[in-house]
Amino acid sequence: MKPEKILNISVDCVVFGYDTTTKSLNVLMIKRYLKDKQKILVNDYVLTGYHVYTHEKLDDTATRVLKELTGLTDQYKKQFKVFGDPNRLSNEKDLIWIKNEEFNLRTITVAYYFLLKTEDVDLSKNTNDAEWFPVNELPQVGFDHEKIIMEAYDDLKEKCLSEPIIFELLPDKFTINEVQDLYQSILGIEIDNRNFRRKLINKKYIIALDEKQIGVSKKPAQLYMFSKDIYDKVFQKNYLITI
Amino acid sequence: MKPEKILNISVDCVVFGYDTTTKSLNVLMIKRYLKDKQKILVNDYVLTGYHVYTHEKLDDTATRVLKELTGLTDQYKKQFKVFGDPNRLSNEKDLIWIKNEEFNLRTITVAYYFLLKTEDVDLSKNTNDAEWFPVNELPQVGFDHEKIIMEAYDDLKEKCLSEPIIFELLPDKFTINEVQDLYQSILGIEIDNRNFRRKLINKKYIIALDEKQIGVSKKPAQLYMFSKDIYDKVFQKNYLITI
DNA sequence: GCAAAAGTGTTGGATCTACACCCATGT
DNA sequence: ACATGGGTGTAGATCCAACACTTTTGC
Repeated sequence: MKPEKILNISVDCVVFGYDTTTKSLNVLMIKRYLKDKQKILVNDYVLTGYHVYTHEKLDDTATRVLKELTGLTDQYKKQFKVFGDPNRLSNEKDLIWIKNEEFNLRTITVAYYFLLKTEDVDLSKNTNDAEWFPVNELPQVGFDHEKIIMEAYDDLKEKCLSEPIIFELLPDKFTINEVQDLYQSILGIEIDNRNFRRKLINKKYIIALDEKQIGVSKKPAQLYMFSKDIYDKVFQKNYLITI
Repeated sequence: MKPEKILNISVDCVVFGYDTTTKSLNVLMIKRYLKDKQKILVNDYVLTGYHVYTHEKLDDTATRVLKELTGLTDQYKKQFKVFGDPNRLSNEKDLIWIKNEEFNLRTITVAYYFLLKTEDVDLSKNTNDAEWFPVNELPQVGFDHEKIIMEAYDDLKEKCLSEPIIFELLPDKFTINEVQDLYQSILGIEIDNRNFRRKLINKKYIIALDEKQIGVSKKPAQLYMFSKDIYDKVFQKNYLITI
């Protein structure tokens, strides 16, 4: 028996994938294409999403959507906002598209973002024409998904400063410069390498491994890992008022 | 013509009101009471909320709910989370209650919180048996509303450190000690008065008025105001990484 | 004059910022 | 040997934390 869809509630997923080698923060999107005789009616990209099932938690919908798209489970996930403007799907192309789908015109969507490594996703098996786009170079985007992506990105920019989520975007073993590059990509700023390095290395939960990079054509860098356990023990909230 | 309700989507509002004189951060709740012959079936408190109308933005639903409850418009408002667990309304009392209401069992609710001053609300005109409760001394709470309140409170605790929302809870003219008391109430911490005072007074957007408290039986304190305009001009984001 | 809360300064430690060169490695 | 990015130290400024007494007012 197939689970029953709730026709006016969906989940949309902004999948952020960081590519350590190109230093690019990417968003995973799927192609939306519709042709009528000669004319291309719709040809753009949207986020991946799906209806919530009647007996399903919202978090589980998001997890299911990610799994279908990437095969991955257990990635960092955050529900960050609901989009429910009555006119959010009223663009011409969106209306054409919705005609072919079992979709209520007044659908509200619960938006999640995921953090993972681009390299962990094998797009070749994907049936949806999924593609990575740098978050700052998005293609033509359908529905209100550009807005959703930008709000997810804003939340990520803010959260990465105060929570250790940066490591969700990096491989288990990373170099200090990789962390710095990632911060710079996300925030669009330059960071002083010496200050950054000192700051990170002094954290107890950033652990130097007995390993260096291999296969690089330059001085191989020291590898580190992040220990969530130590972080949870060591971290203490401060109540610094910074208004 | 009455607007049409969406039966499976609601908005719930956590209305935070600060009482400057008792130094209490309160939540506004309404009584839920149902009697059957001799037996009291339901007798507790819930948040105020309502269905979203078909052609209504979520933000507008929240504003409408607040207005009906308090008469107020233009208060600080934040959509902070969606609650959509399929079993969120499956408690026995909730089921009894829902029987009398036009309610879908699988309703997801978009949760907002509002910030205002307790004194701005006139409860005497209210038809809902609305009452203020200190956020740390809640009564018996129905549905999953205690969870919703606690998550709103967590968000408020975090946000008041980095955004100037504290002033939404205070009268236009306030003393430095009132701000300090409010921070202490919200965060449950003690703050050093000298350090706090220096910090606040040095902000360009905290403006000393040519006025002091009147009608107090002690040394009257200097009054200040907060200028949002100056704040917006002066404030600059820093990218301090504090993981 | 007394009760009650307002208001006031200093010091030591920590943390941030700015800044430029040498080093280790693979090719 | 050279190109590439890895790695390193210091000094000045700013900011935070800790700490206790005097002042002003209404009664």
